[in-house]
Amino acid sequence: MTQKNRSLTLRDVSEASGVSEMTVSRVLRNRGDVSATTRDKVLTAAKELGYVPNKIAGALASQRVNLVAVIIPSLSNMVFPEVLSGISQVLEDTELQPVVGVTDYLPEKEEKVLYEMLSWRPSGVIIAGLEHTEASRAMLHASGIPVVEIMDTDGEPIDAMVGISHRRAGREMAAEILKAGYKKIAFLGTKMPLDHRARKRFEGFTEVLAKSGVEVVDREFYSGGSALAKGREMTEAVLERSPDVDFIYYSNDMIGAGGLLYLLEKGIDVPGQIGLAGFNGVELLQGLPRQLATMDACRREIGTKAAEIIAARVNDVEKDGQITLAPTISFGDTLRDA
Amino acid sequence: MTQKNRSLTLRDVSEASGVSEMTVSRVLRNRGDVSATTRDKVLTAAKELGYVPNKIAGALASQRVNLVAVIIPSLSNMVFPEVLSGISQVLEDTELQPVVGVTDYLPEKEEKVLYEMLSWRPSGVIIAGLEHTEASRAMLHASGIPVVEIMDTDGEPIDAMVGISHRRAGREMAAEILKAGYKKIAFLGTKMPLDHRARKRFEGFTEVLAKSGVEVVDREFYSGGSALAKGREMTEAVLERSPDVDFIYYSNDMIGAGGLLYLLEKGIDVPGQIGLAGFNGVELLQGLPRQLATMDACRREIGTKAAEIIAARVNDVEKDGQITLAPTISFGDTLRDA
DNA sequence: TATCGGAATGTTACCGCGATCAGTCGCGCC
DNA sequence: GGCGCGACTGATCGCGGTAACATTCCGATA
Repeated sequence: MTQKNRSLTLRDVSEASGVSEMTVSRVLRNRGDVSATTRDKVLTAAKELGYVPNKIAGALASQRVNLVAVIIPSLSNMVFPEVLSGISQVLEDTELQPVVGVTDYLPEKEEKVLYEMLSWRPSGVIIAGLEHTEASRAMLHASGIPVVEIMDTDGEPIDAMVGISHRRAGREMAAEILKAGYKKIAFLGTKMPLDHRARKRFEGFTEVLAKSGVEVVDREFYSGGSALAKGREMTEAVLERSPDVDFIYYSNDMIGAGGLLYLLEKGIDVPGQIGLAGFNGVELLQGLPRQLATMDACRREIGTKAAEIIAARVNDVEKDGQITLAPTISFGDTLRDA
Repeated sequence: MTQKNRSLTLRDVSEASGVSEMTVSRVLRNRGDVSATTRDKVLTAAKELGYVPNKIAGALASQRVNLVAVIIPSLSNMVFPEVLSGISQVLEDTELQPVVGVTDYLPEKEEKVLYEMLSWRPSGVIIAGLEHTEASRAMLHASGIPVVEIMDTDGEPIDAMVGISHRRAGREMAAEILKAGYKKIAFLGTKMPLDHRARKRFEGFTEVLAKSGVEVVDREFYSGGSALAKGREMTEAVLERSPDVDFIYYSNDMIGAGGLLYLLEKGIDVPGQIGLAGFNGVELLQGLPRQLATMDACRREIGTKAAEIIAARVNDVEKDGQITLAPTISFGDTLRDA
């Protein structure tokens, strides 16, 4: 209750309870044998003083830092909070704790964030994507701790990886669209230089179309702003430019939802006149007037699997480190189910 | 490049560059005078080895931990990532770094998270809400570091606070609704026992209605699930139960959007037959067919102001610590502008 | 009664770094 | 030529804990 300035230490508790610092340490960590009476004495004293252990010192002394660095591009994407929640859920049962760093999709910022994180000597790293700067890769290698790259499995991991193949996701969606008989297909998405997963989906998508002699008739890219509004605007732009479009593939559900709302408003027959599909399977879609066709990215599961790998490796348990999950397509109401 | 297991220390760099550890430390922190030649030698050696400083040790030695604990209820609410981005933006220009903890709206979890955070001896705490357990308040007091409670200013802060008055937000919205001539008003929101801010808005809302002799004719609460879908369902339920409702006040924009979509679909005249309003001013709304009336919660600004207070206090600059921001109402297209 | 063993507690030596203080060295000035 | 000074570099100590080892104490056992 009484507090000056200087924060409490084990010594304070030890003096207050009349035992050695070591014993206090043992009590507070539930380690080693301590008699019930001294345990009580110590706990009472600690509580009375309001003592909070100093993990900085503890970590230095024990050479153990139970933190897992989680490095993701953004928090406003919804996708990542879901991954995070998968991670937290699994780590909750261990003594590990996630610490989040955000890169804003910028490789240099990723490098900086990674450096910061590693300087706290975490027990493991979970990082989004397979594309990193040379320096980042070097740091991860040199760190000597378990590294799980998540979201994407189209590439060579540094250590472990958990995700889906976005190329394949693009291919599968393309195949379904063709099967349903659509021919004039447009693609709307984010500006892709740094969004590798969107790029890979696009590549897979066009690859399959090409095999059938189909080419994307129009495309449009955005960055920033309200995704829902952007989806609306871009859809409008595309329809104006290419009125004969009969399918629009969106690189994420949010812009897809915007497009869907726009088309419904215009009284366009979906999926008769124009079919639509997005990507991610976000919860939001459930409230839309019509279910957007989409493909689930297994976000939560990616989080749990990644956390499980870290947890296992930290305990020196070997564990399969290359997990490719299979996203499932959901036709919803905007893609004719062939 | 070569790495065994044991992580590098200042000593490794010092040996590699032929100077003392102290000098290496100075170089890496840009502190004190070091000749250009030794500086280069050291930097080269450090880079070659891939040395990453150990902040654990650094923090212990210097008694300075440049972390700011940010404790929020949820990451999936969109509101909080926005606050976070305000915080990050300001802290980016300082040497402070935010670290996020999530409480899931549970007081006990908040207590636990807070304890964890404080055990890292952060330089400051930014925590959502004014309601905390006794133990949490005690810890915050005892910590002796700057504490900023954010989001809400209806109550007594432990130290500093930045936010809006949710009571007043509720009152103002009620006043506008009455002014516009609506009479049969319903309220839809989250189950409130733990969402104090939603509760306060509701209290302010009913208070003003009561003064005009109006009572909420119907209400409905939800928890979990897709907010958009819930908004839809609840709106349907209310209309069925109380067909004469002429206004619905939603405790957040997401369910409001769900309701709006539902009503438009049913061909109901909004805002003629039924008016709608939400709360938060989320970006999402911009993509809707019609702009939902809402009230901006100043989320980003709350983040920046809170971070500024922490930054100032950390540098022993006194700074006004009780900031009440004024949310602005936006009528959109769903509330007759009287 | 002397010996032994385990439970309970204490002592010592760091962990990796930074604050502090103590040099060393070359140079200009009186 | 001696002195002082500033620029640079190094040695020592301790931050607050924990690991590992040492010690004490007590009852059980031979």
